[in-house]
Amino acid sequence: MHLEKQAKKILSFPRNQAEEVQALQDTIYVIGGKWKLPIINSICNGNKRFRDIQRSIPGITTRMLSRELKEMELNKLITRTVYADIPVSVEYESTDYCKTFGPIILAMIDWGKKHKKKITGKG
Amino acid sequence: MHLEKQAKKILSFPRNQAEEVQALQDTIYVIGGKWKLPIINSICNGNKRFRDIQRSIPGITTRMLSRELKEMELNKLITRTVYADIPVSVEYESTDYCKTFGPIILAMIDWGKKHKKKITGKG
DNA sequence: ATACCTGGTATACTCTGTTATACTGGTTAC
DNA sequence: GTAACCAGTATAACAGAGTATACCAGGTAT
Repeated sequence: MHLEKQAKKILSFPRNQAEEVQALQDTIYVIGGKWKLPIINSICNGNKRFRDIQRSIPGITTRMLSRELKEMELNKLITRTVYADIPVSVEYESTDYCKTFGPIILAMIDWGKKHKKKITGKG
Repeated sequence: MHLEKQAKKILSFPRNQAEEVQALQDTIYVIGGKWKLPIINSICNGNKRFRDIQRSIPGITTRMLSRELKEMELNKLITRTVYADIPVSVEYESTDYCKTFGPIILAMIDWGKKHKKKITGKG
């Protein structure tokens, strides 16, 4: 019983499983929270202006949007460009790095739609 | 200028974009937080026992695991079965519904691995 | 008898993500 | 002149996600 248990204990958690958990948690760390993915999605869909992005994400406050945009700029997910027009205009754009989240976002949108079908209509 | 602006305001946010944001936020609502996806991943990878799941997710406390498992059982993501062995044993298993998160988890693991390569080695 | 295993619960605390509300400073429209 | 738009900042407060630590009741191995 003892050796069996020890063997099981070691085998029950093979190396690549630990690696996968780590990778998963890294990703959650970067795009976690209520707003990051919606913001990425909005910008990738062509919204560039602060108020346009805000309007495209129901419920977000200027404070949260401002904070998240700053953090995402620091993390090189987006670029912020100020144009010296009159009045001054500001444009946010997604970087190539940001676009690597595409598959995740699509998978989540897909899940959300199916989930809704399941709940509301007959999926 | 005025009509143009109004038109832009309406057109800048087509129906399906709002739908996508909603779907995205629904998904985030269900699997959001630090631990749900790692737990789902662990159980889907064959871990059934409380302590095995806990060991497979570095850093999680018994309190958080207990809470999340309860919530996930309520939401029909997992089943909890008590076996009247001596001593009593408990097994958690993922439902088919839970397995629909597969594509999201895989996409996130994939992103996490590539992200690590980018940071550590030359990707 | 001592130490460790199982599957958790209890208590207390921190932290920060999130909300609410108001405000700034400049521009444009009516 | 007043109301609305832009791109935000300031301040305060809250709720709950997450942490830390200890503990319980049973069983098992030496």
